[in-house]
This record gives sequence, C-alpha cells and structure tokens, in this order.
Amino acid sequence: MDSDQGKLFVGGISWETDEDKLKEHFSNYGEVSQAIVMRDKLTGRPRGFGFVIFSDPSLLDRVLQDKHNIDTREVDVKKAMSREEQQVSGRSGNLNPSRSSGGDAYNKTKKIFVGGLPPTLTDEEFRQYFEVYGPVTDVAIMYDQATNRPRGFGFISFDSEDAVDRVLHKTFHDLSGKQVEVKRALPKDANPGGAARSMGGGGSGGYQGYGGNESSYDGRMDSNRFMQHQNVGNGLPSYGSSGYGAGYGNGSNGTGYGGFGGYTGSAGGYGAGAAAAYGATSIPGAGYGSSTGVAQRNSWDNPAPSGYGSSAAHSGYGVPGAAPPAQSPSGFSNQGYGYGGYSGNDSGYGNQASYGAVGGRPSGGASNNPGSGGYMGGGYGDGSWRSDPSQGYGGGYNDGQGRQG
DNA sequence: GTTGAGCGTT
Repeated sequence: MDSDQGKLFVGGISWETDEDKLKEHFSNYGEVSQAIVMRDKLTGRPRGFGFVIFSDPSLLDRVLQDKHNIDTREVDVKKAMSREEQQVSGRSGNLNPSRSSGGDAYNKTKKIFVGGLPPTLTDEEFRQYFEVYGPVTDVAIMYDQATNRPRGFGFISFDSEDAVDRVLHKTFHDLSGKQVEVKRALPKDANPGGAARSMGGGGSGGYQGYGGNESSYDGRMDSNRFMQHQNVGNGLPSYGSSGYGAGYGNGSNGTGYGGFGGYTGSAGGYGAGAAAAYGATSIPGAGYGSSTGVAQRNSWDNPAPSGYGSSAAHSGYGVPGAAPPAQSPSGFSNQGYGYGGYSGNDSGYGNQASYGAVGGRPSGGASNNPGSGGYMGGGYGDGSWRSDPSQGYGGGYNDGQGRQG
C-alpha cells in the first residue's frame, strides 16, 4: 500500500490520451513521477484508463477534488486501489493487515526483479545501487537477444533475505534519476520448460471449462494474485509457500470429481506448486480427493513452520484398495488408477513435480474401451508472473476416458 | 471504452 500512495487511477480517458497527455495534465498539480495508459496487449488499443503517480502523495487530495478534462473528455479520477485491495472492496479502509507483522518469513526468495530500468544503465551501476541493501551475489540486466537492446528490466540476487526485505520495503527506487520498481523475482525454476505444456494446446480438447491457471476449483483464488500466507478462508489448508493443485476428473460415467489436493513444501528453496490429479473412475464414489499433504521432515536448519518443508506428499487414490502403491514418479499407471500428487524437494531450487495419472476405467481391466486410457498431463500452471512468487498453482486436468462411447 | 505491463541466467 505504501507504494501506492500518490497513485491515481484515471478512468474513462479518451483513446487519444497517451502517457504524455496524462502527465502533462496532472503536472499542473505537482511532479508526476509516472503516468501510464493501459493498452490491450495484443491490439495496442488503449483500454480507456491509466494511472498517474505523484511524487508527493499529499497532492492527491487536491487532485481528487477537481474535475478533470483531458482531450475533451471528462475523466474519472480516483485513488488507485492496489490489486490487493480491489477484491476487498467495501471495507472501510482497513484491509488485510496480514503482512508486515513479523515480516514475511515464508518468502525465501533472494532474488528481485527490477523493472523500469533506464536503457543506459550498466551492470556496475545496477549493482552499486542495490549493494547498499546487502551483499549482491548476482546481477543481470536483460537484453533482447535479437536486437541487443535493453529490455528494461533485470535481476539482482542477494546474499540474504534480509536484504531483499529491505529493498522491498519500498517498491520504487530511484536509480540514475529514474524510478525503477522492484518485486520479488519469479522463481524461474518453477517453470520447467517441458512440463508446462499440454493444458490448452493439446488438441484433444478434453477438458471443458477448466482452463487457465488462474481459474480454480472454487473460483476463490481467481484474481487474487497476491495470496500470501494469510487465511484464504476457503477451508483448505494454506501453507505459506505451498502450491495448490487441482485435479478434475472426468470419469466414464461422469462421477469423477477430482477435488483438490496436494501441496508441496520446499525445504530451503523455492517451493513451487505441485498438482495432484485424482482419478475419476467409473465406480461411483470411488474417486475422491482429499488434501493429504504429508510433512515428514523438518529437521534441517529450516525453521519449518507447520509442516512446511516436507519431503513428499501423496494423496488421493482414485480407487481405494485397488490403486497400485506406486511411489514411482512415473506418473502413469497402466491400469487406469489415478493417483496424483507426488512432490518432493529437499533442497535448493525445488522444482515442483506434478504427476498425475488417471485411467478412468473400471478396475480389472475389463474394459471394452481398449487403448483409450486417459492421460493426465502433469499440470502445472505457472502462477502468473504477477503473483507473489512464493506461490505456485497447479492445475491438473484430465480427461479420464478420452472419448467415451 | 473505468483497476496494471514488464520475468533471466548460471
């Protein structure tokens, strides 16, 4: 919220209005440090709103009292809500206190993303600026591979989490006279190329409706890109840096409802999501899901809170008693029993692992539907990059029978 | 036309 002081939402602006116009207009009140017009990513067409940030937040009061005309349009000016606040809309002022009490102990990322870098910035300057906050172990300014032009962002790795905390205490930093924005870097490791495929492109078109990694089993996570370790209020266990996986089954007679389950913890590293898929079977009621994360080891120096830092989680056998006790992370069970949710990472950069297999056929293989055993892609949705990087959402989708009948 | 873009290497 701190960082949003001095930030205005400007709605209803003309499509003619660009950043410069915005800035020009609001500069009448004081120094505008940033003006931005939101555009459609694909078409580039303005979406009709933007944001303005004043260097001096105290100017807002005056600005808010006036009516504003830009490009012959009367625009709507409001105090910008942070993305966190938006969903809470209503409550008078007092939103989640949550964080800042004890200080984000769960976030272990030592790397920050820095956006808005001046193109002229050098590695040295970049480093020097941030070294003030603590020992810097790595510096990376990103360049376009083809044009070799600065992409306007970079990364700083710190030696300690404390340094990161200090940096993040303020979202905006002055660097070479411009303002840059820092965020926790998304753990790149959480996005292993190759495991994220399927979902969507597949061509089989199996799942309907369950699309996108931000949709979720009950919709509650949707649009909440800032889920922290606060209570989510959905009755599901919420561990600090866990990822949730949701598996949806589609059994041959429609009974399969996967449910939810599987979380992964990480010991000293980035915990990324594990997705568990529950096999829906043709046996009514057989497929079920429950969240069965098992936390076993927490003995390192990792101050694992509440089962955090577990090594593995198994959960959700589709067919009680019939499922092979497969510990193997092969992810496929040949006879069509679903199991899902194995994940473990013990150290360092914990890659999430998500294995789900579902057959969706009655046990015993007495199936007249040979060869169409369902395949479940290990679902890992990369939490959007905007999310708090400690989160990983997994979405598991399976189309139990492929086509039935 | 009214609440946000940008995320990599070793």
